Amino acid sequence: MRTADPDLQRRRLAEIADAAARVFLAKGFHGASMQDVAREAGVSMGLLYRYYEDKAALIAAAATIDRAPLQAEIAALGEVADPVAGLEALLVSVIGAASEPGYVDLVTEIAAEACRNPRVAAVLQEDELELHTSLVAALARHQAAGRLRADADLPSFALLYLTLADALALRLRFEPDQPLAPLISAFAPSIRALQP
Amino acid sequence: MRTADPDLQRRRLAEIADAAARVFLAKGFHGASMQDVAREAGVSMGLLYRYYEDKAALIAAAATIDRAPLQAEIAALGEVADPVAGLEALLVSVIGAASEPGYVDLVTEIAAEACRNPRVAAVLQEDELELHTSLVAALARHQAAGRLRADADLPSFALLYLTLADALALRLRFEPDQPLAPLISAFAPSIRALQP
Amino acid sequence: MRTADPDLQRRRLAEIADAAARVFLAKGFHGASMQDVAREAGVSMGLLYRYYEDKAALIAAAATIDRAPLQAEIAALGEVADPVAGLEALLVSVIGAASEPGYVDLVTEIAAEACRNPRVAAVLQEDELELHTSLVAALARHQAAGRLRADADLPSFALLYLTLADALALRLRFEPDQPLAPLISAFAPSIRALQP
Amino acid sequence: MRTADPDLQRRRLAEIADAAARVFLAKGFHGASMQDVAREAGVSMGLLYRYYEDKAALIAAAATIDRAPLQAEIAALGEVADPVAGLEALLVSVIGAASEPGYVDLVTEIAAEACRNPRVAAVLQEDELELHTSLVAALARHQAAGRLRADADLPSFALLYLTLADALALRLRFEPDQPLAPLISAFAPSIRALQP
DNA sequence: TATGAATGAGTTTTCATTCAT
DNA sequence: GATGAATGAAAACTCATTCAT
Repeated sequence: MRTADPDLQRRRLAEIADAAARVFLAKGFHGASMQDVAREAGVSMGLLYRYYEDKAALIAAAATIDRAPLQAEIAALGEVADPVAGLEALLVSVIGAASEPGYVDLVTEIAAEACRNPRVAAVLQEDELELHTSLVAALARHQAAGRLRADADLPSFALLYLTLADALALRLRFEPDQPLAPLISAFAPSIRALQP
Repeated sequence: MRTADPDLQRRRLAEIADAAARVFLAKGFHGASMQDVAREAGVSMGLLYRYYEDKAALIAAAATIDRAPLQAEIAALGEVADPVAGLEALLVSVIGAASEPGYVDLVTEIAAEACRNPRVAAVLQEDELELHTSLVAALARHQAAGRLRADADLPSFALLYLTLADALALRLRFEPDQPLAPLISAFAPSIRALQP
Repeated sequence: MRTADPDLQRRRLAEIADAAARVFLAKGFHGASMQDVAREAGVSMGLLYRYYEDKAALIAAAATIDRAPLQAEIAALGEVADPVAGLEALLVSVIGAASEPGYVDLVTEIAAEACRNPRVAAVLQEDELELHTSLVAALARHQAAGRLRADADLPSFALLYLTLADALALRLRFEPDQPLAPLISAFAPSIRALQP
Repeated sequence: MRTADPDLQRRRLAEIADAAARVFLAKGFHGASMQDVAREAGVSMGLLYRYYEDKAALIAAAATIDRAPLQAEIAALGEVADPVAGLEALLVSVIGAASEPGYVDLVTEIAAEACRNPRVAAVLQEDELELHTSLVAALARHQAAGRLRADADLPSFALLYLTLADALALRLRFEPDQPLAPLISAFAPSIRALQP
């Protein structure tokens, strides 16, 4: 007797979400049809709906971007000798990562969708919160070690920092000739203000 | 017999674009139908298409948000006694203006659309450039008057500043409980770094 | 300038409802697709939905059967010399009319739909009420003229009579060999009981 | 090794038909999906199709309503002292039984389906025939005992009676405020006409 | 210039049915 | 015997766009 295979289920869920992310990236949430997703995932319409209740669910799933690499980099910041230099370097690398083709587009699409779709808003907020928590934790370690001012408002700084990173990535998408360095220099004082 | 009335044309174009902006604000570019726009504008479908070739043209037109008030505030910054205090105050007021219901949504929608629609991207860039130019001009006056460091990279700072304003407005849309003051405090060092 | 033509609108509404009734008769409410209706009506899907909001609305429209002939016969009953004979004759003719191919089917389909669809239930009830009112009025004239017992409960009788007419028509649909006369004879005592 | 178990087969067939009847009662033949039935029956899709070739077969099976209680009441009519009183009482109880939620709906759904689906029509006719036969038999006993007119056309009366019972149940479903008693009084003369 | 009726391909979603395991 | 993953055709409904008037 054939028995339900939770492994297959998990695999399919992921496969479909990946395919959906690819399609949504190329065409936008509303420009892409469920047919497009099914085709890209190599499954039938019926199966698509067996795994995702409706398009909104698929959007929510696809909106959960894989931020593992970014998370890792943020975590690594906690281990660095000089947090100020680390924050500057991280900004470059975050923006660099965000600039890979399509990534910003997807994030922007998610933001726009989140404005109207509470389910997506929830996913977005959770993702952002995770990054924020990691960054605060990393900075707190330096603060505890006396490498950052004891009275620095780390959560506010982290929020400012992450917000800026996303926003700059989007700006640079539209103005690719704009060099990054002067922008970072302009923000550097806010970073250095964390120093004891 | 009737002769073409260029004034009527201009008025109609503007009326329709305004109606479109209202509808798009409420339903999003893709959620709003051309019927919705025609109804809101009080014109027939045929007339709608006489004035705007297709939906993309209408989106492009509606994406040109009225930033006159913001422009005015930026211009006023040039007249202020203390540019640093002015920049902090302006940030509050920009974010406040951006927080009126639907405004951020529309801007975000425009950004998402711009990622896929070059016509919208062009409009967006032009709008941003205008603000940027104004801000740089305002700051340049203070720089010329010796109230800002001579070696400050005003264009980069202005870009950073405007980017941050938009991005924070979006963030606060999703996290309305987050107080604005600490975020501005965290950014303040970058503003103060402009001081001679 | 082309102006809205209410006559065209009325005509289209009726055309589509008629086409829908034909299709529903042949395939049932749920067996018929909106495409089927559009094709039968010779209009496009879009136009179909311009005139009828959704399938339920179309069903409700198609459920409003033309009972004018039946109404006329009932009204004529008020003019007849012998109401008892008239009621017996009318029963034959009602059942005969109801037996025309497809009519019973549609009524039955409507009844089934009415069990689940309040909009259709409302239409059905209204139609039945109209017939009931007419029959009671016709009988009341004879009662006033002393041709029917003064204490006869006309509304109850009318309800019984109409219910039976519909039900017998349905029965005979499935048992076409069953002669009608003995059934009417079996019911005749209830009719004759109205006599003074 | 496994050998075919005819008992299990019969049990499964009945279980599934019962589950189907429950689902069809709640959602109608066309509103209910095979998944719904499988879920209610607690079997897999595969098994469902092993026992019933297709949905039509399942509908035909589910259309065979359990009329055992009604049969019993009709049979009991044969034992009663006064058949006329018995027929009036039975009418009340039949209509009462038919008024339990959903029952009329299902019967009506079956009738509508029977108009289009010969298999269902056959089932329906057989069921009705059974009731008819029982009623005629019960009345025939009274006739033989001289309690009903020797020349009464029992089959016609029985058909009229059963038809009316079903039809009144349906009417009362839509007009629950209508009292039953006057309707029965209006029909009473036809019953009393059976008396010697 | 202006109208609004008309189009039909396209969208999301459902469901009866099959079949490898 | 039994499972449940998989199919794909079809359903209801929408909407950008056209065009006769």
